[in-house]
Amino acid sequence: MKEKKEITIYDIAQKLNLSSATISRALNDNPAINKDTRKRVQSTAKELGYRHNAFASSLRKQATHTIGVLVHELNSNFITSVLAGIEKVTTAAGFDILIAHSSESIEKETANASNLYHKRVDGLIASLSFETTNLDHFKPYINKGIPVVFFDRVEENFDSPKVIIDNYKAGYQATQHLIEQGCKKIVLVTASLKRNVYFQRHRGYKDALYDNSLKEEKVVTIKGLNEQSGREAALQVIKMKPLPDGIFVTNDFTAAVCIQTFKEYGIRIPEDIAVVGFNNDVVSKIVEPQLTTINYPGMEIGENAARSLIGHIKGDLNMTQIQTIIVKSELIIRDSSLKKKTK
Amino acid sequence: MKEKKEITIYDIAQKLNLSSATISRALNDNPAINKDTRKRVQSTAKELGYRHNAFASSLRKQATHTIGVLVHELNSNFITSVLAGIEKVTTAAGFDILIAHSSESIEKETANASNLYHKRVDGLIASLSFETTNLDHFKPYINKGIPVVFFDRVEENFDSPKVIIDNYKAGYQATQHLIEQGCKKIVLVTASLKRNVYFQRHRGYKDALYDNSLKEEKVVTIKGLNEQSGREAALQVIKMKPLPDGIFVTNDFTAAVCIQTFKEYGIRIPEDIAVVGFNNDVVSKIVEPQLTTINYPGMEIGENAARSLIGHIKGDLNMTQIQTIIVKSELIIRDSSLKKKTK
DNA sequence: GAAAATAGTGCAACCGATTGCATTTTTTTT
DNA sequence: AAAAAAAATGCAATCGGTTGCACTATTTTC
Repeated sequence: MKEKKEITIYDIAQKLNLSSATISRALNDNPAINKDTRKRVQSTAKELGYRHNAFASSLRKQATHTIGVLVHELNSNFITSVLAGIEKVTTAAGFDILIAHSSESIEKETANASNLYHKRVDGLIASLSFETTNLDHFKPYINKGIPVVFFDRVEENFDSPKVIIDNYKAGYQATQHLIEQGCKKIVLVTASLKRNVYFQRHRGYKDALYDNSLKEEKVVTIKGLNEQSGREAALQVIKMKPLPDGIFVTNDFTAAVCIQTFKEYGIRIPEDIAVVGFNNDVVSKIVEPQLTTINYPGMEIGENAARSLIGHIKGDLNMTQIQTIIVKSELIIRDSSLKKKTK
Repeated sequence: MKEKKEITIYDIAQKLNLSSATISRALNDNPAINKDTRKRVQSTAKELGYRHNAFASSLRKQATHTIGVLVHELNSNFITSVLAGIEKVTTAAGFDILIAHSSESIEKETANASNLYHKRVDGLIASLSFETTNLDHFKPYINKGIPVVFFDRVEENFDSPKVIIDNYKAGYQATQHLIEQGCKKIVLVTASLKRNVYFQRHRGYKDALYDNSLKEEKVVTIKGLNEQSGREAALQVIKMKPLPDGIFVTNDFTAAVCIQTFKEYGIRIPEDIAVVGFNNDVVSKIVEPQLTTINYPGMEIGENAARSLIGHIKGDLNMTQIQTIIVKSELIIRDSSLKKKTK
């Protein structure tokens, strides 16, 4: 009962006394085929339990109708929203997606890029790992004309479409907000400045300070987005003399860990230190006090990336003109930064 | 420069004056091929930029070396750990994985199951959505002899291997712990009792109460694992008269939202209400007070599920005998439940 | 009513890797 | 040095769907 023979178009053809070509066309709703024939074929297919053989099809058509998605991590709200956005668009367009994640490791990123390449995805959507600066592993795609769209973590001088937010502006806003709350010594806690997103947020931070005649502080760099890194960062801040009165943490989870650590040391939030995070992750509403943060609309990022990629795959000229899509982000003010109760 | 012709084994064959059969064997490290020839073929393949055509191969071999992973959601710590565990094992065994998530929707689950089936995965690892009780969408797999392994959210009377924890025991432990902390009125906040995991935890909860001569309270049921559901649950608890002195929430994020809501209403944790969660998610350490919870070892679940599945695919008899694997879980005590300071 | 246009189907050659079996080459045995 | 055994390679069919082109049947046009 298991191991039943697989039904093919030839079986359908035989049963209906038609050629396999007709079956193939009928199943693909080819208008050249008579409507009645089409109906008959499709119902017979269902009846026999036929399943389309994607290999045979891809082999012949030289296209997989599959899009690769290469992300740096899976375990964040932001990324899952992006995936949801991508899925929404790709599903509607009849593409399947293959998800791979690199755990912030350049080795895994390279391996995944290569793997998806060999799987012959029709296009790729990618967000780079922390330290990726060399994009050679995407060269095979470019050389073969397979479109690649980057989002969030991108390499700015690499000539591929990108979907991002204005990280500079977001960094500026976050810092400006802290300044407006009366902060004089604002420390930036961030991941590797090699990565565009952190680099730009840093620039925004610096310029906001400069424009308000405040001086820059030593940047605290974290190695990862896990709990331990967050704790280490917080401890570094605590050791500073004098204690900063504001910190801008470029990641909500890290910010939450910082707040928690500060509290353990008797530092009050926001009275002693005001905190602004980044991403509007779910933790930003769990931590106490709730975290002021930058809303990073993952769903829209994903939708735009997918739309752009599909446009490129289909050679849509409107799309191929666009190099960079900037999605709107915004500051969400909560208690962690509100020194001045504007109530 | 783009659109270069794809290199095939025939190109390599021609260049080396060999047959395509030899090339194919050489690339697959077939021992029948002379070692030197093998080396020559492999280096020529690299040189020419050959890439293996998985479609042609799968078409011929009738096997994809791909495993489908169907999860209810992506955005939890637990699930990403499971994925990491699966990935570890499958990668080592040379299988690729296809991830699909159903967002707790039975429709999407059905669609995904069907999609992965048509993609001809060699096996499937799945965790069911909230309300899935009808498993007909897995029938095609069973009928065709494609192994399916369930984890976490399973259907107990469905005859397929399962990897789970002892949810009954965990529920009992959590409740027993609250009782030991002096709680007399313990409320259970949980998702649909139709789902095995919640059903078993509920049983454990009930039995612990019974064994301690406490009476059962009305169960608060949440509709989803999002913030809003958590809030609604907390408000229901708050309305209870008298107020419970302990709650067992079968999901950490929901527990965190509850704690937060309680605090807004001036309810002290754990003094007024002691709280125990479930999963040991990262939020359990962010929320204040930190959450007592059940550690649910995702990585191990994933590894076991993958190992079991691959065993079934390969027809390994040791594996095909095993019906259910129960992985160890444990209670982690933190401040949210510690009424008695045992310091 | 014949010619032309249109609709509907079929033929057969792909796509590229795999593999049972046959054949050739090399090595070992006697 | 011939026979036997072992090693290396080749032949050719196969997996199943797609598609350019050819062909037949039906409609339309004049």
